[in-house]
Amino acid sequence: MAVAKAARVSPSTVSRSFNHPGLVSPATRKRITRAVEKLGYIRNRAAQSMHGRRNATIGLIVPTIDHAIFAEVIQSFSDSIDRAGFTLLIASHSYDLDREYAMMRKLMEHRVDGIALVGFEHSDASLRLLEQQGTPAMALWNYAPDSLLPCVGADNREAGRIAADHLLGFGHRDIGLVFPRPDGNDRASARLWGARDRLSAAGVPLIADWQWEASYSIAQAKQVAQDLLRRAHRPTALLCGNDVIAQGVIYGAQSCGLRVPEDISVIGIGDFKGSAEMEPGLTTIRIPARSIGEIAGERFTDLITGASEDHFRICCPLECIVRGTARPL
Amino acid sequence: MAVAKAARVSPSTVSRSFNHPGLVSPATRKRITRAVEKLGYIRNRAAQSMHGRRNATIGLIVPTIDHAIFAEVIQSFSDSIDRAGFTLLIASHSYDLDREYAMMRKLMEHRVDGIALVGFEHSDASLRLLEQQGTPAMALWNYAPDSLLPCVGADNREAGRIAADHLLGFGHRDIGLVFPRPDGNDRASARLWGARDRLSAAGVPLIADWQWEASYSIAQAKQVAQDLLRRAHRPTALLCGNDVIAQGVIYGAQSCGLRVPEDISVIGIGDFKGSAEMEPGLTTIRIPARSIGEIAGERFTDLITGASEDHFRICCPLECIVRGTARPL
DNA sequence: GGATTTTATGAAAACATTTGCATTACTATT
DNA sequence: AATAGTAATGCAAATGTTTTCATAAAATCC
Repeated sequence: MAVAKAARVSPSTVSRSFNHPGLVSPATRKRITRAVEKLGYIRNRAAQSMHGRRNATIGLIVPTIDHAIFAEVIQSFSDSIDRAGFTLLIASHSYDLDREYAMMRKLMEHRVDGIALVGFEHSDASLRLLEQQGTPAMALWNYAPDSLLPCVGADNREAGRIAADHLLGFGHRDIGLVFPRPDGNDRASARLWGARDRLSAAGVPLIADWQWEASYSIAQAKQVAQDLLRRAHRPTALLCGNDVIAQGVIYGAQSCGLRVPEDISVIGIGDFKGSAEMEPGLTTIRIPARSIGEIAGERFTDLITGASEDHFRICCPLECIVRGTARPL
Repeated sequence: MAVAKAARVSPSTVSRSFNHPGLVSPATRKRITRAVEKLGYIRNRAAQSMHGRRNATIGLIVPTIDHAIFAEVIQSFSDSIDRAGFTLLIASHSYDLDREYAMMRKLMEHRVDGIALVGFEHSDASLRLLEQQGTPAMALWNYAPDSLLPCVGADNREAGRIAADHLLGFGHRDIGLVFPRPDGNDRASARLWGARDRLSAAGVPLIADWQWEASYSIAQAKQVAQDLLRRAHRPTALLCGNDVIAQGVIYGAQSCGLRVPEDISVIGIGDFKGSAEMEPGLTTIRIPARSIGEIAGERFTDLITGASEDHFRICCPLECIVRGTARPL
């Protein structure tokens, strides 16, 4: 900080004038400010963090950035922590829990003030690492009343149930399920279990032949739909693990000459950007990504700065958005 | 580093064993490694960076994360620099150049090793700041043969031209243009100029009434399309500034009872995720987001580590993807 | 107007790491 | 066997900032 010492004060005073402006006289403060501007000084957060001081940096590890729903939550989380003066360090692991561990280490090398993860399913090593390093952590996107980590998210099991309910309410009994692979993805598996629960409870048999797998890609879902809809005996409704799959399924149906919802009903989960504007609009269970990101950012920065203490667990409400892709039998 | 000194060596040796493993004998190296594992030591990148040493951190400033096309390029850029051992610090400015400047300062406080920006349009203050701080910088997404910053991207003007060409080649003369606001967004404005150039060159008059503005949102584009298509005299083809707008426009047309491409042709720019799978598939100009991000990451890390010196300017080729939404008159 | 409190500032230690220089202990070379 | 050369390590200084403690100056009190 020899630089701003050109204001003829000691480094200590410069530091104070940044962090506790009240402690330095207006005159010197002005002199420092002028020197800072003149020299184009930018303070060094790295050097700060060496004193156990905060870095003003939060690490976020997501399965992938390149997916509508995560993009939305990343954006709002980023905006939210930005308001509290924090910057986002981001890493993705492509649904690979070992890579998640590696990313966590990487973020820790940068001494982030906290790490936000997606969901509850993490390797033991990761959890141990967090514990051992004492890094504040939270889970985004999922909610559970008894979660180990503080969390802000929705109840995915409930989402599956609501979707199933909606279809059942319309009198559907022949319901097919199209979901992403459940391993390493507790969102998908919770939704799947929720849906199955509700269907079983209603006495609807789960036909093994009507359970399909599609990853998070429109193309693959479209393919799956094309395969399944060409069969002789097909469901009257399709419950999809997320809106991307639902969109793919609808395109697949259309390309087979089937009309949605006249020939087949489709319901998604998520309410991603664009789902409302489709023709017909996608009936889906809305997961409020924007507010999840925003609330998570607020709560997490509060927790980090010590503004609040508690182990928060916040459940963001789901909503069944009735549009045009599902209709009564 | 008193911690790993439990391996009975000096801090210097530990540091060397991390950064120049060749300089320390295999025996001690092993001893150090064991101690590191036992104590769960994670090295402190912040402390490194205080020696003018690199941070292994790259800052990326995008207009928004929450947009298919940026999400894709962010993802591939992130993966690419990750391979070189770097981590991504991300910030977004919502198409506000003053906020971009603020974000740049924020990233500089963290002493990032380099800053990647989207496009060429930046405030003078931002450019001056980069210059003054000597931070390596690059432009993502755009290409220009004479760009100030090193760049990896596509020629957006050319994209507009190709799109116009495709429509002209199909015999269309009554062509409407739907674009995002061009200010602070040189991608959009370059495309718009490219398209207009080509249309003028072909002797097609630009009807003021057929130039519409829609931001990057399906909903708004849908609205615009609904308004314009209800008029008596309407174009036979719509050239859209990007695929999101094109998608919105198509939904808008469908909701007005018009069929695409029978009643109206639509062409987009970008080839975003999902454009291929629509029904009908969206005819568009493909901008190779994945390879832009990947190449940019490679070149930029090379430049930062000093592996290569040159002021790179890389033009990624565009491609006209002919699908089903545009057809000959 | 001296004693006491308050306010403003500086000096120095601390943080975790890197690096140039010095040192020690070997290994070749003659 | 002596010399030069090399390999492995340590010492100490340096990095930019914060913080504790000390000091100096000014303001307040009776």
